[in-house]
Amino acid sequence: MGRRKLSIRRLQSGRERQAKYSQRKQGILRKANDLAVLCDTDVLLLMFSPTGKPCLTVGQNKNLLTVMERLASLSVDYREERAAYTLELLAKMHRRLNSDVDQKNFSLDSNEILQLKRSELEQLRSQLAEKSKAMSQELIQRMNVAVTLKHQQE
Amino acid sequence: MGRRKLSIRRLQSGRERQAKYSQRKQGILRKANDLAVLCDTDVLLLMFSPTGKPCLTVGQNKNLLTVMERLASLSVDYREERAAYTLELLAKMHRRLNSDVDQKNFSLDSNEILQLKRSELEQLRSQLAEKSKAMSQELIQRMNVAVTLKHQQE
DNA sequence: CATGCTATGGTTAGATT
DNA sequence: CAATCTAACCATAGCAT
Repeated sequence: MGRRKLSIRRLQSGRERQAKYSQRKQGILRKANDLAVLCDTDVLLLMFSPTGKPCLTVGQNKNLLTVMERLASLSVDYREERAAYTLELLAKMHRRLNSDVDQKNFSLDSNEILQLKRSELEQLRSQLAEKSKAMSQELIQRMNVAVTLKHQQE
Repeated sequence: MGRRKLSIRRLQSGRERQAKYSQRKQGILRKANDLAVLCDTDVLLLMFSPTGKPCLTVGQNKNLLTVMERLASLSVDYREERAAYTLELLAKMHRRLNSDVDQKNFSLDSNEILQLKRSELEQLRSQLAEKSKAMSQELIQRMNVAVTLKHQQE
């Protein structure tokens, strides 16, 4: 797209990388936005400049968590399956914490049937119990931090 | 970039949207990848087709959580700060869960696989749900305590 | 360094199969 | 419809400032 073809490999100098990033960032942003509008879809684009500055855009009037939860809720058939599934769990817990609503809704997706040996199920259960305990402790700690931060902001 | 200029607005028919999505998805994917390679940066692109199928790519050899955690770790100065913070929480919890699962090596001998009955899964899930609920309540209580304490200090 | 300039190569809208 | 084709349109590499 320029005077000459540029082979796609890591640019040598940090300065070149920063310059190229600046040049191309706008282009990708526009493309992502165009796609979101034209196709009425959720698009999430997150990039970090070589200097570490993040650039986050989410199509339409969505936000980061909305889109991540959408990914999480899709359950099992895609690549990031396990992460997504775990995120679903966590996201739901998060929502409970924040809104105190959203009852059971741990609906079972038939695609999502776990194939475990019976003997492992019990193990899993006790693990889950232990994990829950550990998680709640960490969560409590972190929520305290969150509360502190919130106070500092205000 | 075609025979005529296309104005950027939601396409009328679902069919058009799907077609356009297919056309443009590849282009954006390439751009995102090019940027990641050229500038040696983290790039995360998540889009959903009009039919709901997700497409997730992360530049280089990173993964979703790595990049999200990077965003989260930046904390305070950027727009999505609070969401990022929440995700940090979620991501860390996720790592704990995930590492456990991996350690446990749930790889399944196909001969011995038992497909869990739905009722058993429901049971497990309701246990989880209860756990979650109890945790939430405790957390909410503790948060209130924390807030109160904080107030008293001030 | 960041911005502006164009020749050039890349992308894609609409048509065709 | 999905895949391919091609004329237009766009983005940008290398410079200049």
